[in-house]
Amino acid sequence: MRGNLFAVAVDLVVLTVRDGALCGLLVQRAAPPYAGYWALPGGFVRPREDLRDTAARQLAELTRAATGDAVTGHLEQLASYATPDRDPRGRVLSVAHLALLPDLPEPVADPEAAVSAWRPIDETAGLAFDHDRILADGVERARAKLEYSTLAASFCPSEFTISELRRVYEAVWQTEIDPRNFSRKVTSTDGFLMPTESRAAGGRGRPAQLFRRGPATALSPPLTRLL
Amino acid sequence: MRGNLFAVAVDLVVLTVRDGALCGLLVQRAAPPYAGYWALPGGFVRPREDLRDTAARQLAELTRAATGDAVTGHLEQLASYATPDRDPRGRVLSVAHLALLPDLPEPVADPEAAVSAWRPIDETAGLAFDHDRILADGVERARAKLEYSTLAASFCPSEFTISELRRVYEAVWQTEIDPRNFSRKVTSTDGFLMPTESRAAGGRGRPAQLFRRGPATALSPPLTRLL
DNA sequence: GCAATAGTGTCTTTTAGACACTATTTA
DNA sequence: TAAATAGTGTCTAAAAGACACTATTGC
Repeated sequence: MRGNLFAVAVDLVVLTVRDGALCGLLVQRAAPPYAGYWALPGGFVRPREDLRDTAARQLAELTRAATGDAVTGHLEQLASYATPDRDPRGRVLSVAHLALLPDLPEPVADPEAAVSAWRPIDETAGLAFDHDRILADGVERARAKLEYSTLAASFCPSEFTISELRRVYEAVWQTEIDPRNFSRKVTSTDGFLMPTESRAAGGRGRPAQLFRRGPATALSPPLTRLL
Repeated sequence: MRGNLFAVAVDLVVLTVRDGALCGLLVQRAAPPYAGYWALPGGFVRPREDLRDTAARQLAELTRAATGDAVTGHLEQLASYATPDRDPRGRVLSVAHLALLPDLPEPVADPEAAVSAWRPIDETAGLAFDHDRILADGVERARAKLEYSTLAASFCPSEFTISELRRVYEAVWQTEIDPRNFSRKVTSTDGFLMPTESRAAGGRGRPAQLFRRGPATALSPPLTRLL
């Protein structure tokens, strides 16, 4: 079958919200090409592995999350990149995936002793390969999807308050949202938020009610992002 | 670089609206595997070709459209498929692309003397490889995008009436839309429709005004699809 | 004339956006 | 007590949806 063979990699755009800023997970490359540069985490697809399995395996390595835990995150295919000279080693096609995670209490681990770090997405310029572009595409996908899906909850822990959810929107969109209108909107969307018995503790004001994610995936009508 | 090399193909989900039905472009395979089966048009990526160029080249071959013509269609990357045994010849990754075209006046050509045909999308079951799945993903992408983008105009010729545009929505969503409310909605969206001096001829009733696509790409607020 | 389609206007209901007010916590 | 955050209610403006009416064509 033709001689045009490709190495196929999966690169991950892993996003979270910490301290009110949308952050991406980066690793520092130890070996050439681009040794010393920051890059998206990723790796090659194994011989009998499907793309999604490759992405899930790499994500698990990065977070060292026991699979038994409640899965609050989100993983989806983003796009593929195969410009002829994007990798000096040869023809490499990268199938980028987008992962949205809650701010992890345990620090993100480095599977192969590589240095990894969360970086605010507006301080990520200068990545290896075409990873600036891939990261920008992932961020834009996330921004768009918050409008018409319940995906913002993927950035929250399994139980969260409406304020936490609102701060996710504010961080991803870099907007301010009226807390009262936001509350009305999300609580009136059927299946978005399931109330729990407990309330948040440790805050400064009145303790807020805690919610879990409901079964709804779509928001209609959508939340409008107005910058 | 590891021995896990892939052949990389681009498959096309080419959609149009004809006679009030959303149709996909299929080709009948001449050679094994799946000889005699209907499949999505596609082919392998050439040695120094980018993915989008492969898709555009194959689309041009299918339509024999002179590149000088006004580009009314739309082409975007859809998703990649690489399940280990999806192709019996070996490990093949397919980067599916989605193309939206107006109903072509000239018949769609067969570049390699292959039989090709437009088929209503609900009569396409039983395609080769995993093409049923890819086609379904493409149709779902198109349905979703009509809601919040001006992409419906890609299904129309360069000049079209509001009725033609409405019939695109009705065919893709399989809904009925009130012509008067639809007209109000699309004409009040800035940059969606640019009026021309001419009017449609040959219809049964009062001749309708012809429009061209405007520069707008997003619809906000979106058109709601209610089945 | 009639049937068919185009185009405009009007009314009602729903939703978004702005913002007042009360409730419950910590310091 | 004040400061901070949670939660509810109210008003207004915009948009959606239903539908009456006029306009212009072919037959």
